[in-house]
Amino acid sequence: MSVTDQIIEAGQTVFVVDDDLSARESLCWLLNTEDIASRAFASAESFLDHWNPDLTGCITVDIRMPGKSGLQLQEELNARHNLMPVIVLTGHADVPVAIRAMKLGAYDFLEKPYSDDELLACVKNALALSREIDHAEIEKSRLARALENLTDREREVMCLVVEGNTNKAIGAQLGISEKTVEIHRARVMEKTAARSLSELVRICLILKDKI
Amino acid sequence: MSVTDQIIEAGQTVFVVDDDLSARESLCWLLNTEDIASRAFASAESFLDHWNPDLTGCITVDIRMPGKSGLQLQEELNARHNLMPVIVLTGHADVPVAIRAMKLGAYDFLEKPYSDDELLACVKNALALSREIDHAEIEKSRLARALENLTDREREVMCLVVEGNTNKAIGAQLGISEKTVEIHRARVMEKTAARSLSELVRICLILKDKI
DNA sequence: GCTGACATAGGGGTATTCCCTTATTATAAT
DNA sequence: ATTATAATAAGGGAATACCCCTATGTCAGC
Repeated sequence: MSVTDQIIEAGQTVFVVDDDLSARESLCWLLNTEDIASRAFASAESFLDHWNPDLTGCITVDIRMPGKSGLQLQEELNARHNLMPVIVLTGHADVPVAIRAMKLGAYDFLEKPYSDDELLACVKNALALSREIDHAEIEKSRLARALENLTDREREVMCLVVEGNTNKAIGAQLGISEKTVEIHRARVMEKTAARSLSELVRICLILKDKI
Repeated sequence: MSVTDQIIEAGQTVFVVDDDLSARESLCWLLNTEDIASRAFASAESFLDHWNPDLTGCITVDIRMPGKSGLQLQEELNARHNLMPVIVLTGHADVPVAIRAMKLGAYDFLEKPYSDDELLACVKNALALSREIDHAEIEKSRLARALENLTDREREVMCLVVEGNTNKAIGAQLGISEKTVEIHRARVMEKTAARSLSELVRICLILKDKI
């Protein structure tokens, strides 16, 4: 299967950030020939105004732009926990800038002039990655919503259950009866839709940073 | 805490790979002034001969060398699943090479001439990272050894237990009695030293790629 | 004052796990 | 041949988990 056979997911968009009008136009035109949706922005600031956590796809940025540079845009996107891959496209690159861009998490770094094939392959790979990230993220937020519906006590009991404690031990530790622990535990299983202890442990490991 | 206060772990060594003798000597001397052990190699090949999975520390490589280049060394180290951070040091860098080095997983990329402070900070951070990687890896291999002692049947039962099945369901699925499942399950807990189901689930998730 | 959500707890029953013992069969190593 | 290991199975009992029911007290919001 060649890279051009990859499926572009509905909703995926390439966000083109470049101060040069002709660069934006030619890039969007190229993407359009491959049925890839795109949207152009003339500055980092205008893209940041449009950005929100639910966007899906990838981003191409030029480094040298009036106002915020491409690197500053990367920094701001990282601060906002952006999940879309960022492809840096630039005609005026030196090594330190390229390294900084990569250390800021750039998905790839292409120097102008690049070939159409090179860019399309890069974008399609980035979109494929974005799709994977999105699927993982959707699952994660679904689980996170479930955990938010837990009461404080339920969350407390859940943590102790996942650590391997028995209901008796949890009751003793919290100073409540084993019966009450049973009830909280049942509610946790119900609210998280976990069908077994193993599933609950996996859920807690996936969301360990959010509990 | 400044970067110079970081603890260098016993056994950690900086492996200096550079075809230029004076570059090797000056780098090793600099590291020595900071009580960092180092070992020099004049070529990628000679370092690869010395390399083994148990080395700990970090690696500095020059790009342009007779024989295998620094990038080819990175590729070979990746193929061997090297865990030590690789710092690329070079005087003849262009953007494509820098990007390739970073995409090959370089920890950092410094252009000659670099300042002593810059290099030392980079090396010390790399050593700190190496220490973390090593600790995680030691734990992982300890668990992996435990799993290798399991019989095929025990491993099979373990997977079904971790998936959330009851002994009864596992017995039905494997066509054996619930009693036998009980025994395999008990042996799994004993051999893995897991004190609860939650712990077993965590062990399996850590080693999910090795089962 | 009433309602709803939450935490608390007990009775009673069933399912499941966990731990002890004993026992047979097959296979591989010595 | 003998020994060791692995897989199989059963009986019995204690501990635990899971499910049904009822019930009380608190506290926030209407």
